[in-house]
Amino acid sequence: MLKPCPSSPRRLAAGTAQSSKITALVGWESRSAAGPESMGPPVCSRWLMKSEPESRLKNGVDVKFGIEDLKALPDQTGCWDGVRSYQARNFIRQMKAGQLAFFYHSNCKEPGIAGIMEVVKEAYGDPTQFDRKDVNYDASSRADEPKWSAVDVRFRRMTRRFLPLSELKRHHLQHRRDGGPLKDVALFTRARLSVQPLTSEEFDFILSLEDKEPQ
DNA sequence: GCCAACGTTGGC
DNA sequence: GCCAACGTTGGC
Repeated sequence: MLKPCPSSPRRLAAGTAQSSKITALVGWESRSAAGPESMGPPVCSRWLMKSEPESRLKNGVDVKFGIEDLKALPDQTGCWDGVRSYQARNFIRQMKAGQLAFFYHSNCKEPGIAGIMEVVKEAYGDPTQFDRKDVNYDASSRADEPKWSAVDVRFRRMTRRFLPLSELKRHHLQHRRDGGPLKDVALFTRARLSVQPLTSEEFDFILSLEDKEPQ
């Protein structure tokens, strides 16, 4: 689904239309951006981003991009482009440099969290929307008001073990019954969302699993 | 390959 | 603005 462009570091230097002006926030997005003292969903300063580690053709182009592919880029840094959902885009636009995100492998043999990356460049116009040859080209997007945004992310590290979706789901179900940090985690409450917010409680709990034996 | 979830589109 | 049809995501 997502196809961070392998050639990205070059792209950055060139076009970096800051599109953050357009961040008209509504609904969940604004609530999560509210101050720590306010009501509603807690502040989300962590993220989970999905990408497909196995080859799949979309319009004849392979969309494979796993964590190893990010690691292999110059500076282990890539542009997270190709996001074409408004909800996901709005989250992209909320990201701040320095924030951490899980790299999630989706649509594959074993879905789950493979590693951690860091946002190194905040939202700018996704170059692929203007590229006729790109799978995610969007003819309706105008250069003076880009519809879609991308961020740059840098590989930080692999998780000490792969954290399978099935295991996360067990915790989610248990926390839903008995209470716990993964009770409302977006991965299970918001199907198909490719860029998701995590509270630091959610993030830390998930991360704590890497040092525990898979049950 | 199946299909549930869910976002988008378009007729009215 | 409603909502049925349709397309996509993504786990299984």
